[in-house]
Amino acid sequence: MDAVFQALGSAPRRKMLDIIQSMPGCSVNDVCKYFDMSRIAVMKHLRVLEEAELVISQKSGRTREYYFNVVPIQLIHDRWTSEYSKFWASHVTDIKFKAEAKRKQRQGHDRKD
Amino acid sequence: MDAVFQALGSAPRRKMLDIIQSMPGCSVNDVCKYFDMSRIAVMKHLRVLEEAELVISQKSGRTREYYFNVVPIQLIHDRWTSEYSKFWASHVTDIKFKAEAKRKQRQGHDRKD
DNA sequence: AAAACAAGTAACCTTTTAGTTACATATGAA
DNA sequence: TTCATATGTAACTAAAAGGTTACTTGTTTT
Repeated sequence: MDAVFQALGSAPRRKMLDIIQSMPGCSVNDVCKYFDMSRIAVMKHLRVLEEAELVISQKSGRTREYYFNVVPIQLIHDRWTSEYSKFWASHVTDIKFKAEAKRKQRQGHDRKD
Repeated sequence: MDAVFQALGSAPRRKMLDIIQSMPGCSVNDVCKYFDMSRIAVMKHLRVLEEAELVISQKSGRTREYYFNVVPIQLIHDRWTSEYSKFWASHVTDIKFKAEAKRKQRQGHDRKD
């Protein structure tokens, strides 16, 4: 779980994921074309993505082919859908709370409650 | 987006989120009780969560109260639901691909294709 | 007013992350 | 077989993350 979130917590990596998703079987060099950093840096990012199982790869001749793997994102999506469903439901309550909190904060500038 | 994923990419922070979610209005010290690290470390984690807007807080007397904020998770959830919905649909295809990839890998141990 | 308490700030250390360059290995093509 | 290509590995650096202790500030309580 850590690995997936950590992998996704980087804009370049999310972009790589998008590229791989839209170009299944692409090589390291293919991915490199979209970035200003060195190939080694790209490879390291790809490794992070692969360790999080967000992509899978296989060697084919002298290139390595990358594929998007939906499973981890699916798992998180499913978990959120079930685990936080109470919050989806109580969304209105949350908005109400936030309005209340903001009101108190504003008042706090003038007097203590 | 980075901030949210990065914040979630740490088990202690996810645990803090759970604590705050189930104990709305809890203080720094309340959260500390569940961890072995120093209060300062906890405060730093809470700041990361707050900068990602996964929690919001307000000072009340000499304590600070923390509240869970569902909005960022909701946003990611919504984005995934729409953006990756094609993958939810093509899930079976993906499984088939992975089976194929694994088969090729296994064969690779014996001979080159 | 003084003590106790809760949070905040500063300075520091260690580990991890993100990048680099230089070199090595393996494959495909001429 | 030789050369170009694609990836892989090693060693290094700079910055960020995650933690610590010591000290400060502000608020209750006695």
